[in-house]
Amino acid sequence: MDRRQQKTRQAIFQAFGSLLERKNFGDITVQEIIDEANVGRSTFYTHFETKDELLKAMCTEIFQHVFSENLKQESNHDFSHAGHDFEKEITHVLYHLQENRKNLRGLFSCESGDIFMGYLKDYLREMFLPQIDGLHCRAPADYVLNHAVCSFSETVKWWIVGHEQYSPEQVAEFFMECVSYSRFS
Amino acid sequence: MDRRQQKTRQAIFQAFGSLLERKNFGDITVQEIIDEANVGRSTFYTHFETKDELLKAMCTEIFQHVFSENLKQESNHDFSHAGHDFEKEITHVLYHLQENRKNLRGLFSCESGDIFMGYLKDYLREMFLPQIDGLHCRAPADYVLNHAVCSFSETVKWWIVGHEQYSPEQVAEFFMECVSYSRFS
DNA sequence: TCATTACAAAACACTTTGTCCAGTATCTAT
DNA sequence: ATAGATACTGGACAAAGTGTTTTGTAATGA
Repeated sequence: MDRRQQKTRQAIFQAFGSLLERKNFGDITVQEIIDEANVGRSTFYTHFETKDELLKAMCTEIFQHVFSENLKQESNHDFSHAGHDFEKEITHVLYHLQENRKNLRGLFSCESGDIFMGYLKDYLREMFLPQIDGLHCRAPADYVLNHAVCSFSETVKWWIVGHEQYSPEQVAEFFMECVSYSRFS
Repeated sequence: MDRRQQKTRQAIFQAFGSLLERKNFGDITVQEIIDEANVGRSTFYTHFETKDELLKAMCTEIFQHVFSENLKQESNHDFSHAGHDFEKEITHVLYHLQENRKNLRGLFSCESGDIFMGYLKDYLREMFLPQIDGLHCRAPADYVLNHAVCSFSETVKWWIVGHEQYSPEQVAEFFMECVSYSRFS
C-alpha cells in the first residue's frame, strides 16, 4: 500500500478522533475534518464515501485490535463449566478496551455512541453466544443473549466514560454480581 | 391554548411519528416534516427551535403519559420488602409503554434511539433509585442503578422492536430472572 | 527515469437550514 | 357581531454543507 495513502488515512482518523472528543458526531462537518487533518476535500472523498463510512472504518479498526487476539484465544477455551472462565474472558476484553480508552471516550459520548455501540454489540454477541447457549431458563435464549450483550456494553460505557478509577478486574466483578445468568448452571 | 396551535402541534407530531417509522431521524428533513404535516415552514420554527427540540418535545409528551400515573402510585407503595412489588411496578410500566408502541417503534429504531433512550433512562432512574438504594453489594450503588436502568430500557427496546408476542407479565419475568439485584435482600 | 498514482486547490450545482416579511385566516374577548 | 390579537401561508433569502469534477503538481514504485 502506498505510503501516501497510509499517511492520509492516519491523518483523517486522528483528526476525527480529536474532533470527537470536543463535539458530537452530528455536529462535525467534513470541512472540519479535512481542515484538522490538513488534506484536500477530494482526498477525503477518495478515501471515505461519507462521514458515516469514516466512523464505521474507525470502529472496525479499533475492534479488530481489541478482539482479534481475544477471539482466537476464546476458541481454545472450554466454557461449558461456566462461571470463572467467563469472568476471566471479560476481564481480558476490558484490558484491551482500556488501552484504547482515549479514542473510546469520544466514540462513546455523543450521537456516534449509537453506531459505535452497535459494532461493540456485534462483537460481544459473537463472544457471549457459546456461553449463553448452554443455559436453561424460562426467558428465551434470544432475550438472555441480548441482555448479556447490552448489560456488558453499557458497563463498558459506564466505566470508560467517567469511572476509570476501577480496575478491569473490579468492573468484571461488578458485572458478574449483577447478572444472574452467570450462575444458571 | 389556541386551537390552531394545538392542531398544528398535533399535525407536526403525527407527521414526524409517521416519518420515523419509515426512515432514520437524521435523514428526515424539516421540509419533509412540514410537507407531511401540511404546515408552512415558518410555522414549524415558531413551534420548535430545531428538529432535535421536536424530538425532545415528543419524548416528553409520551413519557409524561406513561409515567405520570405510575410515579404517583409508586410513592404510595412500600418497596422495602422488595421483590414482588418491584415486578408488579415494572409490569405496570410495560403496560403503559405497550399502549404507545406505535410511536415507540419509530423512536427506538434509528439514530433518534439514542436521544429517546436518554429520556427513558432519566425516568427509569427516578423510578429505580428507591429500589436500588436499600441494597448492599460490593458493586457501587452508582453502578447497580445504571445497570438496572440500562438492562430494563434495553429490555423494553427488545420487546417493542420485534418481540411483541410476549405479554408485559412475561417480559417482566424475563427481566427479573436475569438480574440478580432483585434478590440481594 | 518514466509511467502511475495520490494529492491540492478551486469551482460547481445541489440540498438543507433558519430567518424574515407581507398578506390572509382564525381565534378570543367584549 | 365586531375588533384586535394571534397564528398561519407562501415566498424569498443568505448562509452553510455536500459531493463531484477538473486541472495541475508531487510523490511513489518498477
